[in-house]
Amino acid sequence: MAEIHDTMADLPADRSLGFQVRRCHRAFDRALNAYLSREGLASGFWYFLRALWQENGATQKRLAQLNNVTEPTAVTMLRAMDRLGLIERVRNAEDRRKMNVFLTPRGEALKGELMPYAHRINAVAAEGVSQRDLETCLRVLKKMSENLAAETARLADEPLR
Amino acid sequence: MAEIHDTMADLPADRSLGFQVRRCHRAFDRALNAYLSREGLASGFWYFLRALWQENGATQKRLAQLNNVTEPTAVTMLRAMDRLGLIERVRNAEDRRKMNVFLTPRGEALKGELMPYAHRINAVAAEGVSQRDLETCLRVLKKMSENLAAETARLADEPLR
DNA sequence: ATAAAATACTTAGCTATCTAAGTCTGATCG
DNA sequence: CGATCAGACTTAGATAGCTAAGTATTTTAT
Repeated sequence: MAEIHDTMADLPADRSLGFQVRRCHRAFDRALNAYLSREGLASGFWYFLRALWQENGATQKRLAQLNNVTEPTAVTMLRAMDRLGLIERVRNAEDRRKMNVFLTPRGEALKGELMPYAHRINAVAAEGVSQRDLETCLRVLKKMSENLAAETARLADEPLR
Repeated sequence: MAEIHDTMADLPADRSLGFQVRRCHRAFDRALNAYLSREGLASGFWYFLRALWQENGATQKRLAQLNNVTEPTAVTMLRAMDRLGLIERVRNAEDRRKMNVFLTPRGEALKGELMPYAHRINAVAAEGVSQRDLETCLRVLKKMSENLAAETARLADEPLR
């Protein structure tokens, strides 16, 4: 009986995982923007820069995967970063379909300027929460992301009922 | 000593709250879109509809607050919903600055069609996670949202160092 | 009573994301 | 070898969010 629940019942925002994840996402994004805009940077760059600090020379496809965004999103972002001189994109000689992305010295240097912000934002967010609860939250978030990705893939295949 | 940490150290995506929250947000959003697009609806409508099912007649400002979006975002969204005949906006007679938003019969009826999706998405996301861990996750997400909102407000005031 | 401040909504314009469809390059198979 | 298939990137166009600045209305304070 405990497993049967009314699918028409209200799902108050307060109790909805989706709602709270969305709210928290925007809170992080606003904080990140508040810091980055001081450096004249858009928040979208952040995730690509971080990926490149870890894996300089990665292809665009790889960067899109690391960031969980689609390829067109990566293209737009990387082109903007190229224009600003943060990265360079070079056609791969062995496989001319591929485009490798390298940090410029300016892009490298930003690591020193921006990493402290990332640590600060994470620290502020985690204030007053036990290490144990943070670990639980991280684990649950990852599990939910995987569950939902599988469901979305299933829906895309399904013959539309 | 435990409290002192290197603010230049890497913060791998895997261990970053901000990254995982963002990733999970997009997973929820994609799943929601996969369902709503079958009904010919955009995912942005969902949050406003839910708020109205709870609080029909709310002002635009109130709806923006309930959804954690800015007023211009609410305006754009509500105008689109108006055009589609899901809501009606009526100027408040007592205070003519205010605009009250009411569901049309069509908007009301969508509750029956869409609530099951919301329950399904939450259920899929939560699969394989204990009730206890879900509660912890919800609590941590709310706490982080509050912490970050306070920080962002602080930054906005601060005289830019 | 009226000038100033605050409130609610709107407009304008930018950013980040998506899907669908197109181009070019490389891999496979008859 | 050549046709077809697959992969990586790009283009086009839509959606959803933001900030900054504008308009109309009400409240507050001299």
